[in-house]
Amino acid sequence: MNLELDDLYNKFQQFSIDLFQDDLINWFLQEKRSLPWRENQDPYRVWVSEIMLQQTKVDTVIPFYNRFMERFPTIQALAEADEQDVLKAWEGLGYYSRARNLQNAVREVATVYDGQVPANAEELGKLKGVGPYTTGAILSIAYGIPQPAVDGNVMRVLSRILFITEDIAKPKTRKIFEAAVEKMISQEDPSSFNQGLMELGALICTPKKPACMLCPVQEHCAAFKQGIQEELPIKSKGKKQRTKPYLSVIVENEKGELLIEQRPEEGLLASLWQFPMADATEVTIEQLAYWFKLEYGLEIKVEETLLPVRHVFSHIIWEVIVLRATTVSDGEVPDKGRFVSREDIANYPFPVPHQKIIQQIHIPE
DNA sequence: GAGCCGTGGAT
DNA sequence: TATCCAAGGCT
Repeated sequence: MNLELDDLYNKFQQFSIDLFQDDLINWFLQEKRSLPWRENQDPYRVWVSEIMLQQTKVDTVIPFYNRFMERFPTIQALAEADEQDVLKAWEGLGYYSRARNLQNAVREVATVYDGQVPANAEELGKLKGVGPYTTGAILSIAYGIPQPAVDGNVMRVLSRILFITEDIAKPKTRKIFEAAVEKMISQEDPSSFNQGLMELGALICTPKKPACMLCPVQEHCAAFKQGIQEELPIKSKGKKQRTKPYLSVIVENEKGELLIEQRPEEGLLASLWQFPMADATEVTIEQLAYWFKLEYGLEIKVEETLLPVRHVFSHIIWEVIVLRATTVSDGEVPDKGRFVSREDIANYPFPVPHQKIIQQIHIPE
């Protein structure tokens, strides 16, 4: 690490940090987008935005953010909310542990810190869902404290400007960029510096075809000088997704209600709701009614096969064959899950693949 | 440290 | 269609 740090610091021999700061910050103040979380520096508003923006594009976040802040305007409001309501507000945004971790952390701030978001890295970084990036982002943006906030944008931008060739897919590489930012960050306006790096990455210094001709820090960029900006950053490939086949069954009782169940509290799509789903490598369509009797304690009659649903996650692909079934006896209560009217289904948080299924069952009326 | 954890848009 | 990816964190 010392060798790597020496190598890093050598890069600053011919580099004017002061001029770089000025060019970056002046550009940011001039060109920054008007975004809902930039209305003020309320630490709670900054916090929520940073969580939502994790691995998620600005355009996707904006409507979710506006609805969320209307629904949960303050730390107090979110702390007192029902977790299912928070998940419902997060429905469709993905990475649902972010929502549960956020509420968990907000409750801790409400009780332990008297509702004040900690203004130091030690306490802030211990909160659920607040890692190294989010810690630095909140401290710099909400409190003006000079701390690095290294995300994918920052690593891409600085890999080009400083010609850093470490593999940004490796976790330890982030430390090199944090060391670089610690050396480069403006003490006067760390907020604009950090946001400027990210804004530059989003608008100019993009992964493909960066707009170097419009870049405010072009003259500081080592990669541009050599015309190799598109070769950076170095990033190793991830592994391909595995396909997992499922059978999902829409069970309708005599009242026209549908059976839904809550997923486990941990793992994929934790605590969200779904229709009963069987691993298709273990259960065939012919065995489905028998499997259902074992799992849910009810007799069903499979009526028809609906359209299959395919959904690509970041690491898995679901291939779901959807079937429609009816209960055989009236008024029985299942061992798991609950029967819910079609209208009430809208009150439960469903992941996107099951929203796709819901789309199908509303068409035949 | 590698794998897990969503989604929708761009290319 | 296939791939990549976007203001990461947790285990």
